[in-house]
Amino acid sequence: MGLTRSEIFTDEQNQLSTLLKAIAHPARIAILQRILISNTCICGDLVEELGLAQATISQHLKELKTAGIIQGTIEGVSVCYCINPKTWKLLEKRLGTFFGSYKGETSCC
Amino acid sequence: MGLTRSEIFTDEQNQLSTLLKAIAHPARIAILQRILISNTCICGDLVEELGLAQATISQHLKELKTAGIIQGTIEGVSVCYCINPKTWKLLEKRLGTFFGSYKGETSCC
DNA sequence: AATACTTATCGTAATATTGCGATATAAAAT
DNA sequence: ATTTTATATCGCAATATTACGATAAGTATT
Repeated sequence: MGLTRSEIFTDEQNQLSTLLKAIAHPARIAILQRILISNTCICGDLVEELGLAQATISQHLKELKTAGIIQGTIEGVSVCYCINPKTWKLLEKRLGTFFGSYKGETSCC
Repeated sequence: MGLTRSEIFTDEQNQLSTLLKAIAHPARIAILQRILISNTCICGDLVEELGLAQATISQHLKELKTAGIIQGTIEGVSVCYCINPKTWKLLEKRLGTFFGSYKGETSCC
């Protein structure tokens, strides 16, 4: 026990939940919002602006990167992060389908 | 440590992450998809269809309910669950804004 | 009232997440 | 080559999540 039983769900359900889990943390939402504003973002800026330890920020960035939501390029001594367009659009589309399939409040309990 | 530092984030960031966390599990995605299809859903059906123990399904339903994503009404001996329209639309809108604020792949790293 | 049926809650074990100090790694500047 | 600067990784403690058996609680039927 204590382990999500992924094998009983579809690949789509597992994928969607993995992507959502990567975003479902206030620090990671803040990081993404910061990237979305300036299109690009250097790790050090986040450490200053968010008020979390450098190790913590680095860990959150890694999670977003592992999930494929952002990508990082080494730029001299620092690392430049930005949105991974492919995953971003995929997730946007999946969520659109998911939320859009709600038929409204008819015959609800 | 080991505790999310909510106090350093905005209410919006905390709220969004809470809602996303509620959805970010394959079982809960499956539950929501099932509700979305038939507009309504009885707990017992989920137990049969998903292949998780009754206690586990009940716990997932509680999490979705606590987050305000679904609502349940007692219907005789069983409980009828459906989408909470208000939260659903709020989350849909917030996610739309979030994902829509991506400006595209220009000058990415 | 006793039984059947459905859902919720409790308790618990296994695993995952969060945060951070310390330290490693790697490139740039001196 | 040494020092500075920026990021990643390790190790750990605190907390959270996941799953489920057992059992409680509540309604319906007999």
